[in-house]
Amino acid sequence: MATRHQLLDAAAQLIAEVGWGRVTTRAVAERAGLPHGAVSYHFHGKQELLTEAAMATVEAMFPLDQLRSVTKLTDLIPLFQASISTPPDPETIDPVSSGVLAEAMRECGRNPELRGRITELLRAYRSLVTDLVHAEQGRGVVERGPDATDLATLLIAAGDGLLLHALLDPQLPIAGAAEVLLALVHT
Amino acid sequence: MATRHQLLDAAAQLIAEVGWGRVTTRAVAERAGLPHGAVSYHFHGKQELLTEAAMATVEAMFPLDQLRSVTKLTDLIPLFQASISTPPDPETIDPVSSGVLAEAMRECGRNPELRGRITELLRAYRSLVTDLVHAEQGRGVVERGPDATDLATLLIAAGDGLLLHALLDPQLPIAGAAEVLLALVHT
Amino acid sequence: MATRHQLLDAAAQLIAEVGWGRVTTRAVAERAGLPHGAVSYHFHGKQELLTEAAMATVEAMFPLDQLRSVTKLTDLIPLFQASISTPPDPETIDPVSSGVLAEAMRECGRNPELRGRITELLRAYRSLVTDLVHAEQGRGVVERGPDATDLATLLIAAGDGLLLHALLDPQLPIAGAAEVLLALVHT
Amino acid sequence: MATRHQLLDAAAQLIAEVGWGRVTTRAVAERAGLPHGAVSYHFHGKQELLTEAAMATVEAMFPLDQLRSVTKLTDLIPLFQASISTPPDPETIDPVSSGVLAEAMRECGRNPELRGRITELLRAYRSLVTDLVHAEQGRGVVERGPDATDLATLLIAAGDGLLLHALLDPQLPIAGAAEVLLALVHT
DNA sequence: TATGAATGAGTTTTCATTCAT
DNA sequence: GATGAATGAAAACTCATTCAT
Repeated sequence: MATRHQLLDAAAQLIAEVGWGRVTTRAVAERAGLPHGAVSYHFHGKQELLTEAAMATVEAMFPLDQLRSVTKLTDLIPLFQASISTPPDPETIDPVSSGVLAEAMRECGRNPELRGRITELLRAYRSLVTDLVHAEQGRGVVERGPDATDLATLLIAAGDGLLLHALLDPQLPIAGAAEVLLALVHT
Repeated sequence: MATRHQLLDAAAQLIAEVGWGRVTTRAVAERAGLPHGAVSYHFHGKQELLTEAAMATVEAMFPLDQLRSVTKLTDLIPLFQASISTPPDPETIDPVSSGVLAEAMRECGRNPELRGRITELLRAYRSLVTDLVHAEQGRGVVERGPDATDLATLLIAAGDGLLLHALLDPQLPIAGAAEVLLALVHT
Repeated sequence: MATRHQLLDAAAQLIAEVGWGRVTTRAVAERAGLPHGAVSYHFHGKQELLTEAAMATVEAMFPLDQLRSVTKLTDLIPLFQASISTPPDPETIDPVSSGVLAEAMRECGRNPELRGRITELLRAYRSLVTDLVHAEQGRGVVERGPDATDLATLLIAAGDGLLLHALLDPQLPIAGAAEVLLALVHT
Repeated sequence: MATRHQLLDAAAQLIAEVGWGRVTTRAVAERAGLPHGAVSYHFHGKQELLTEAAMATVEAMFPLDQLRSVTKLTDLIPLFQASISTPPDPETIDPVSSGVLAEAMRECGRNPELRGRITELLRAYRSLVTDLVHAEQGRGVVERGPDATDLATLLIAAGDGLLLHALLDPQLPIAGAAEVLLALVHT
């Protein structure tokens, strides 16, 4: 249903713009160019609308299917970058997806449904990266000292942290920091 | 003014608990055990109350004065840990301070006053850590390859990222990841 | 929309009764026998509600359409009387319409929207009366000495002034004064 | 007491500026450059403060003592003009005194104390003008046809009406209309 | 299936008044 | 005599949800 999709899109934009707790159903309908009644008609309530919108956005940021075919740690970068950048320029961070991610991570503590789905997704992602690190350590490309799980946790957390800081201070150059991390990790 | 302080405390707790956009002045007053009118009397409005509460909390997390006396990179860890952990157990992350930090970082995009104060604080912190990294590189304790600014940016972002993930999934062991980061950085 | 109309009616009554600045949306809703939310639903805010209510009342007091068919100055009297009196008795001044007029004239200084609409209406009315005076002077029915514009201004201002005084002191006999004015004007 | 006087002055200004119903005690104290507590200390409540302020202003507009020495109707004009104009330019209408008069006349309907004092003042004024008209009619200066009381009522009401219209539309030339009235009245 | 008018609970803010100092 | 911190009642406004059409 196109209507449903338009509402989810509008809701994701507004979560990023005004913050989860201040999104109103009226604003979502208006942004989507749809009548206000459409929200209640397609979703059980505001909570459901926002949860679905956030999950759709976050899932697009961690495309597990595509990640499964990655074999080199450095190949993660372009994939992740593509999912958080605005199409024409891969250097610009898309404020909607990164904003929704940050909002959703905070919202987890209050919304069990969302929490379950987000942590499940992140665990799958962490496990995938752990396997990747393990393989690269086996090949001698990545430092063998650190535990693969800890390293994967670090890589993901550092990525999110850089994202958050870039969102806060757009002038902050984070590309250098990301490269430093990869250089440190590789032998 | 004890009243003002009680309101700031209650507001910080609620920002972490329910999220910036859903804190109500009524709830703040109730939590502080004060009449509702006290909020309007002591603050110009909700925005001011929340901004002051968030800044007081975040400033306590980055105690620049104490940081100036630090000379070794590893000495940062206990200081940071102390500022974000609940007093009895330094291993537990205080959900209030870390929650407020996460909320404030998101709120920056909509609140210029907050944005100015937070970015100023983080820039001072980043500059301080950069100097520390530089000194440690001179002493040969830290890898000389990476640019000191990028390394400092990475360290802070990784710290915040780990904090955020720990907040999201309390069972996630982040201590190991933090140690891995330091081990990679040191020669 | 019957609801909207009921609110406008109730608002006009309350403007006259308690004064513009002390009308509350709650009281308007209650007077109209409607829920409180109806006010915000049908109007953008209190200001808009009161402005619309006042304009509807004042426009009914100066029925320009009907005035255009008037040819004799004395025919103005019954028309004006009809628009400000309570239906059964044409001698009694309706406290609502005259009260709203007085309140609206005062409010103009603080409400540019209202000011524009009221002054436009009064200018149209003044111009219409000026034409009428001019015609009557040509016919020799009205004193030819005074300037038609000044005379029209005087007639209207005197009418409003008598209205205001009658409102203040209901026992004051103003009918005699009104007749005196017309007698002086006519040759 | 100078303090009391300063409060009355400030209150009169604010009545004219924001309207009777929207004057706040805080604003009065601030305008007077006095502490907020001074209001409660010098007056029994807001109602008393505003009533006293309005009466002091209105009484200054109708200086009965000076009026008693007037013998010619035309001598009323400069006296009235002086009491409602701003000192340097007798042509400009003082928005404070005329605004307070208009507000007070409307407020009478809700404030019995004020109503008593205002109607008493206006009746005294009307009686004085009636006597004046009677004398002038005896001297043959004023048209003998109309009843003196009705003529006095008309004169006062027309004056107030012109004042009100000038307040509403400052560009409206009312001097001509006033002269026309006097010309009509005189033989 | 789809709409938008209607509702009322809940939010922020204002403010006269009280009262301890 | 004088002050201003404190209070709570009441105001305007927002908004998710319901429901008749």
